[in-house]
Amino acid sequence: MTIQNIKVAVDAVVFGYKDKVLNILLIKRDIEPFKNSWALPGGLVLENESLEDAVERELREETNVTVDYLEQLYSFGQPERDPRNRVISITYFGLVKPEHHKIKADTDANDVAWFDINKLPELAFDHMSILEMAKKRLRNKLTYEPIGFDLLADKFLFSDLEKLYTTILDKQIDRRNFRKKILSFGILEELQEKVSEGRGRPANLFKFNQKQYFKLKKEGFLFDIK
Amino acid sequence: MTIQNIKVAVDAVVFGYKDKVLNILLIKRDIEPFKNSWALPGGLVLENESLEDAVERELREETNVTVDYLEQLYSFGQPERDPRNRVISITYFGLVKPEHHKIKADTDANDVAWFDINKLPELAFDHMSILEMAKKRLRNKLTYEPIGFDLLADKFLFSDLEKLYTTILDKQIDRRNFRKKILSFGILEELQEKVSEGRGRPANLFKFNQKQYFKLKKEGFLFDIK
DNA sequence: ACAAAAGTGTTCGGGTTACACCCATGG
DNA sequence: CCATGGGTGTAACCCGAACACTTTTGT
Repeated sequence: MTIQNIKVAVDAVVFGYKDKVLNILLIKRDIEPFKNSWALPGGLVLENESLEDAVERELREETNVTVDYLEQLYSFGQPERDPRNRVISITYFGLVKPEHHKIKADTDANDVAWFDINKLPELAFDHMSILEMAKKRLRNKLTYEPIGFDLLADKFLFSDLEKLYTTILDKQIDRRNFRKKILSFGILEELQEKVSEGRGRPANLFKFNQKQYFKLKKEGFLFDIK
Repeated sequence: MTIQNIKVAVDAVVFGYKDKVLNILLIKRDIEPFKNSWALPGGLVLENESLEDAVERELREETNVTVDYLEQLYSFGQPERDPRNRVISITYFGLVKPEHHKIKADTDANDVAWFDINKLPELAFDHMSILEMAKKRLRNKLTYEPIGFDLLADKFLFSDLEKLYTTILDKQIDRRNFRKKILSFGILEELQEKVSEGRGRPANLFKFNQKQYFKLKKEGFLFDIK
């Protein structure tokens, strides 16, 4: 039996939502293999850091983005997934609020970018299948945990929330039932601020009350949007 | 930056269900660290095998068990989780039908055993938290995928299925509603065999029709037991 | 006054829940 | 004939789905 020599990397699928479009954060590789291809941000784990620390460090170094939500996605370990050495990748799933969409300074911003999820380039390695899994996780999780709020600004309109759901779940939602249901959860704070989005009646701003959600969750409440 | 030297292991939480009790498969370690402690089966991944292959190999070597269901659980990578070197563990979640409960030949069976989930010894490393996560996964998944059948014999009684659910979910179920609901799914085959379990009226045997389930699933059917 | 988006209430139906008695067998 | 577990139907209730008009603002 030979000595094991497998490298451990982390990669992150980071979603953002801006201008009614779901985006994903990519970097352009500047070394082989897949030089000049777009890829998920990530890299090798350092000897003494946790996996989460590694993801956050790589995101900071490569993109300057800090995520608002992060969870482990899946570990990919096919022997041939990296053409050179054996590298297993522990992948993470991240969400970023619009407030934190700013990526690296414009000077070298050409190697980091937000891509519309529907206009993606080819991706390096097996990153496309990682992304596919992340999309599934996002769609799924959106229905049973209030993670959508980590893609919206702190203060948001109900129509934003609704549009987020229809965009990501790719199906129509009855506005009245949706609002009724979400409000009945009692996890939103209705602010006394109105915003007029160009034309039409000005809309109320809302805020997600995370404390309240955790409290209700502990009591057995289940967030659930079909 | 030093060269990365992190070892990659796989570990498996394998559940069995026998005599109305949920069991888990453990091995007794024969080397340090944690020599003579009980631990999850697992070990280092070989250079050229996939993660799944590694789990299945370790299970075969250490326990002689082949699982009927296997999926990735989570990856644990805290730097201090192994007191010696840095080892990250990619953990798997497995289920075994009673037909396959046989473990290694009795000669060395003292280092492999099924443990009642409610009468566990101390476990090595962070294996107890891995197990906790696996229990959650089991409980959860039982409600939205028909994995319970991978813990039952091919032919089973309705009361077995019901008991499995009440045991693992730790709550009562109305027998009539449960039966009505599961039968309405149309994924069980009612066999024309009856079994008399000691006293009482003989009960009918059923079989899970996996093909039918996959077909229905493709058409949008959702398995769902509260 | 018109266009655009926000806000709101009621009805209907299907599915889940609650619930109790008879049946077939072994001892 | 008694104990044990197996098998079955109905009524009440609740929640989700469907559905349209009024309000507020900008132009």
